[in-house]
Amino acid sequence: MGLTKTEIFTPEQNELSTLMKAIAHPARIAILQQIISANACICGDLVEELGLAQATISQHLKELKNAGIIQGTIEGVKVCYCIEPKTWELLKSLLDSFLGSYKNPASCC
Amino acid sequence: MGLTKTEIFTPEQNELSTLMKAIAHPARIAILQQIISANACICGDLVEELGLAQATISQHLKELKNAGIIQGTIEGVKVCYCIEPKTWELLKSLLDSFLGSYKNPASCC
DNA sequence: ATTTTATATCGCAATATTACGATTATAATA
DNA sequence: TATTATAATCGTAATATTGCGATATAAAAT
Repeated sequence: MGLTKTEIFTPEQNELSTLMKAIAHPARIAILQQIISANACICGDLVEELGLAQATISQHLKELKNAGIIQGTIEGVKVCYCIEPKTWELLKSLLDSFLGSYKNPASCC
Repeated sequence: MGLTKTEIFTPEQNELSTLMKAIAHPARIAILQQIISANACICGDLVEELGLAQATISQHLKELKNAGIIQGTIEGVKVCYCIEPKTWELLKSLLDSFLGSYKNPASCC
């Protein structure tokens, strides 16, 4: 096996898990934090900021882009990455309703 | 390689990614939703609810338990699972500050 | 046109994840 | 005590992820 059974779950469950999976890596969290704190966007500074090889950073950026979380614009030789607002909002609302669906229980097991 | 370089990241980045990773699977999202909607807790009903083998469900439950997201109590032959409020709150606040750190930009690339 | 700079992709090795059947452990029941 | 019900663990196969060196691509500068 080794293959997630996507068919048996709802689109929402699959979508949320895909988005979370894209973020659920310390390097990608660090990349996103950098992109956010650099306000507008950055490029290959990430390779220096984090201690990872250029190929590795590029691969992580690709995954974030595939998930629709970031967006890259070519600026001459460099590529400028920034957050994709729509996906970010989507993730926020999906997570909000998921995490918010749990109300501290009166009693449990 | 194939081994995440945990050392080069902050504890927060590692913690958040660990928690998200534990949740970032449609089966585990479904399991958590079941646990939440069953209000108190459930046990092996999950095997019937979702269309996965008993061993698979048990493994997912173990991962959620290892991450500290759920808690299991033995009740005779059955085991009752429920949300671990502290971890849930932690995740909520970590995600809140992470997702909230991005403010829709005036301009980007 | 050649060189330089920045980024993407390829190919690979190590490790992790996913799913499941089979088996084991444990507690309740007969 | 033997049986039954429930859940955990073992072992295994298939696939995915992580990280990197090497190479390719593309735009800018010389």
